[in-house]
Amino acid sequence: MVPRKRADAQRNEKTLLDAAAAAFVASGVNVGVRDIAGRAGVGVGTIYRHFPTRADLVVAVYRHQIEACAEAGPELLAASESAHAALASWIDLFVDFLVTKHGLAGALQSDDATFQTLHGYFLERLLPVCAGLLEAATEAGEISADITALELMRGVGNLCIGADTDKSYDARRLVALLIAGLRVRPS
Amino acid sequence: MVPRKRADAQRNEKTLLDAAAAAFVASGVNVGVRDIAGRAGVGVGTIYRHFPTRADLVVAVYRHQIEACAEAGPELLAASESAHAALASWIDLFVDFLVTKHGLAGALQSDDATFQTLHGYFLERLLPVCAGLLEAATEAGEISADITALELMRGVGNLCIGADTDKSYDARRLVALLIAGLRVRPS
DNA sequence: CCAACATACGGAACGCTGTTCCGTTTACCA
DNA sequence: TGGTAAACGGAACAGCGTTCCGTATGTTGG
Repeated sequence: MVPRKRADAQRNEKTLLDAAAAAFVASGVNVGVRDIAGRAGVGVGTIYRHFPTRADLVVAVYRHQIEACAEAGPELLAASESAHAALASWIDLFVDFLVTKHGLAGALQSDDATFQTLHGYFLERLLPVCAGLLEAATEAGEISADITALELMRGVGNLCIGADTDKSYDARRLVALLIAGLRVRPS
Repeated sequence: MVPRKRADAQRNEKTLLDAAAAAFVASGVNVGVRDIAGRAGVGVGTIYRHFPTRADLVVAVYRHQIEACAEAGPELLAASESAHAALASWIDLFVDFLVTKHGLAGALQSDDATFQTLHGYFLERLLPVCAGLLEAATEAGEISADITALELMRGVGNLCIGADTDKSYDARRLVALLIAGLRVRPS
């Protein structure tokens, strides 16, 4: 069947994840591979063996947080007063995640082929959650319907770009404005 | 005084601007220098002599359009029914400019040191215009005041990122939502 | 018209990336 | 404990932006 992985390989994978996480915090998700390799005390070849693309490494580092964000969607919908409030809360979670990850928002929207997989993973995991919340809010008549979950997530992701390096730019406020613009006007 | 530039240098500068403009359209503002040099039929050294940084080249190529956008601000304010309408129209102009320039929006927000000058030029030229429109709309009581011109422009610029490569993403619609969110709610 | 001088040009060379590749080492198991 | 396959390290490669200098060319004073 599947032969168990060698012990040193398992160890190195964990070491690499830790090193990459530290490097991402220190220098952003675009940090050089030699930097990560140095932190982990391995050669660059070892990185590519475990994580063939940059996207694989990023996903591996942040998988838990992404999962947590995805699972929070239905929970918020069940616990919130209104669907719109649930949507707003969930977007808050998403924004919090993005702005604390140096350069991640930028990588997500990059048209670089290396990051297509990353973009794909985020969409696959989070888009259905966002779509569910959006649909609930639409059915409740709380927002105008002329936006797709994809556009909403792209817009929010875009607004988070650079929010970590420029303290005079508050992505949360702008995202809040966007969500406010979504809401149906009391006429 | 200032000795006149050599005739061939003048010719090359114009050739380079045309070649760069064509290359930007074809491959985005991050197109390789060798590509631009090839189109212009010059060596790469010639590019750096005329335009020491990438930002200088980009600004030179788009200067006219940026100026036009800047000058349109006061004109729109004078011609529009309301200050809010003028602001919306001006933002439309800005968005139109950005989304039609392959990768320019991304470069504007990039934290790459090469583009700091570019960012600076845009802000220097357009920020006062945006601030004027925003202030007029605020004084007219048409928008809530808790956003700065800088944040608004950054937000709008961010929303334009990637709008040229993904046809399922409509930056204009999202920007419109943002502007709508700015408006004071009829209570 | 023609030196001689300053200016500008071309592209090789450099340093820095990400990525690949292969000789060597290491863990596993019979 | 020896043999085998898996994994490792880092040199080597390719492709970028950038610099530099030997060569070519426009300009100008005699």
